[in-house]
Amino acid sequence: MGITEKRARHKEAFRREILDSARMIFIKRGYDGFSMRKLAEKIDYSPTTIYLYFKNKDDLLFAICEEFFETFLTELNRIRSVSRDPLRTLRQAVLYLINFGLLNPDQYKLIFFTKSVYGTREELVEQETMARNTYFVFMEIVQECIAAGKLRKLEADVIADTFAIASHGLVAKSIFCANSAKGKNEVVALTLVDALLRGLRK
Amino acid sequence: MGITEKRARHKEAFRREILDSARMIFIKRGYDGFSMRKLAEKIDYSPTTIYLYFKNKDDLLFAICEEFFETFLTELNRIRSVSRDPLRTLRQAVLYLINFGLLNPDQYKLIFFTKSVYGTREELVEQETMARNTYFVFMEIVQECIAAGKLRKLEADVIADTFAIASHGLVAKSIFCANSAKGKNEVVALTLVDALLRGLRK
DNA sequence: TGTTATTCTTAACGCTGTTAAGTTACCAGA
DNA sequence: TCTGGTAACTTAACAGCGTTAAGAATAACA
Repeated sequence: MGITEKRARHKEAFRREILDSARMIFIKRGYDGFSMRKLAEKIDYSPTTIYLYFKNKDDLLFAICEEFFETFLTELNRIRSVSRDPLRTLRQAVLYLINFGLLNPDQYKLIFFTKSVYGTREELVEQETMARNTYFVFMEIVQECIAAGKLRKLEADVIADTFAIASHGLVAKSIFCANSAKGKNEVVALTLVDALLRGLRK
Repeated sequence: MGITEKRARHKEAFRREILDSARMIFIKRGYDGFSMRKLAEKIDYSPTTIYLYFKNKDDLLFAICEEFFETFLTELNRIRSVSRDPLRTLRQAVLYLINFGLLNPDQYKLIFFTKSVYGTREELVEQETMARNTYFVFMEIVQECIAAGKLRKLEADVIADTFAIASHGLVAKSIFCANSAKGKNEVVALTLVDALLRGLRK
């Protein structure tokens, strides 16, 4: 192993360390509560060192989002490979996302309710991100439901949006609204998803 | 009219002016983009003067939220007085909220996705705010639907939450997700609400 | 006119993201 | 082993932020 290679490895590992520390602070203190100086202190380097590994604060957030979508995409493919019933696949996919949000509200908020890290739709399509890939796979699942005659023949993106909305709304409510029914989030989740499936079934 | 009364009136008017200017900046630039210094410049006073009329930045946001819930509550009562069919009332109420969100995404974001200005559930119930009153009226509408045998006999707060979630999710998606189907928000809104009503109907 | 309360401003503290410039550490070639 | 260059990192600074303490100006009343 050459020395330049060793250096590259160390650099990669250091980038990882920065990213992991950043995620912890982001999740714990929120977007505003996060600061480059706090991150610097945590990793025991000066604030400016971070800029050698990430373009800026939002670039750190982008990297964190991409990592989430990577695991989400993996999970989608797993669910898909296990179940052959597309409607069941769809239900499990949505419930997975909701469950993640309810278990990790701060991270969900960070990823979905903080900044439009992926820009406009055109930029997203061009950019070859994990977020884009995940959205495409999700659309495929919905289209399989329609093709199998399990869902009403609405446009696939409308239905896909509808389910994404369910998750977003549910988690948003549990995060932001103090007057939401505490401890009933799981009940509401099932009520919501199954009501939607019932309402959209052929 | 005494002079002290005149002063009180002027003070009230000035407070209004500050609040209106604050809302403009908040909506235009978001929570982070808003600053006390920018507000001060807009109203042509020093930053510290604002603190004589509002406790701090979040107190300004609270006042803006309360004003929204006041108009929303008025609208809820209007819809209710016009229509006798509770299910139709519920549908219109939800669509009003969604429509407001789609037309005023920045303000919706500010009110629902920025900070938990109303604290915990206990604090909300104690505090006698417009937000609390609005939530109670919304719950009443749902309960009327159940009492009239139009909805499945789930717990009222679960159903109320489900519809609030629909609105939150839809608007959240249109705000934050670049990959949402642009220009189709109205279609998605109707699909979502009617699917829910269909799914929750008795 | 003198006293007092109200209203507003100046100055400051300790934060923030980010950049420019300078310093140290290390590796390659002679 | 010495030297040149580069990669890694730091110091210092700019302009902005929310908020507070203390002082100045204004207006109301005696």
